Amino acid sequence: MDIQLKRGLLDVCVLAAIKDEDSYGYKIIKDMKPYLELSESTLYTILKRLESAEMLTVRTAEHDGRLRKYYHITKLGLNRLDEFRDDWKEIISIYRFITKEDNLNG
Amino acid sequence: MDIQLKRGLLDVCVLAAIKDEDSYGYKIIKDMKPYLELSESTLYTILKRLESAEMLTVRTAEHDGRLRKYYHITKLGLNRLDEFRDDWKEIISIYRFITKEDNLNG
DNA sequence: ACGCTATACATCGTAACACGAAGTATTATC
DNA sequence: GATAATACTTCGTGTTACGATGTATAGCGT
Repeated sequence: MDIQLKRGLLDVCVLAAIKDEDSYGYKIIKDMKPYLELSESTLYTILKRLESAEMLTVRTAEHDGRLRKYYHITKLGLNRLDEFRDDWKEIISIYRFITKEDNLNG
Repeated sequence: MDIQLKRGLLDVCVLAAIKDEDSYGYKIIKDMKPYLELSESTLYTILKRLESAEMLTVRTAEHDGRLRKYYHITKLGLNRLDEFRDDWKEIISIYRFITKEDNLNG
């Protein structure tokens, strides 16, 4: 899939991946993989960006003698997910513009 | 709307804007405006990129004593629009991942 | 004649961003 | 004891959208 098309979806996808329960880097990548593949360097960049934006918080915990960073979504992160619904409406409108002939010809 | 979300749509939108008939910069911006706003500098960057990718051709013509550059979509440009249908399927899949709770709770 | 707005295209610099490459370190498997 | 899987980090690079700025003509009001 076109890189550019992914861009706007990535942040929201990561937030969605930690929405229901706290998760960690490696698991987020695996959970997202069937829908959207992203590299580790990309994910950790995104996680830091979302942390700076206070859309998630980080907690380090030990798991099988190894350290893991668990990411927890915040109120602002949940707000971002809500806002995405509005973005989606615009995307649908743009989609119609792009494929407008289809509406006429079937 | 989030800049990042626009990125993948921009090129395809411009191609869609010249699909049915040749158009020129100023008109493309006006046609797209209700769906997706973009600045002139952005559009001309995109038009050059699409020309390099051979997705459109350019022709200069005089209109009311002023020069206009008319852009014409090529076979490759039309192919790109077709490919967008496949991209769209992936986007829908990602959308479901992001909003998956909605499918369970209504 | 003069100013203003709309039309029309072009260039430059910048900041955001995804990603490959490479590195560090532990646990499990063969 | 070698290889793969897990887990996180840093660096450099190329793509890109956009604001700022510039050039130039047409039309309209005063």
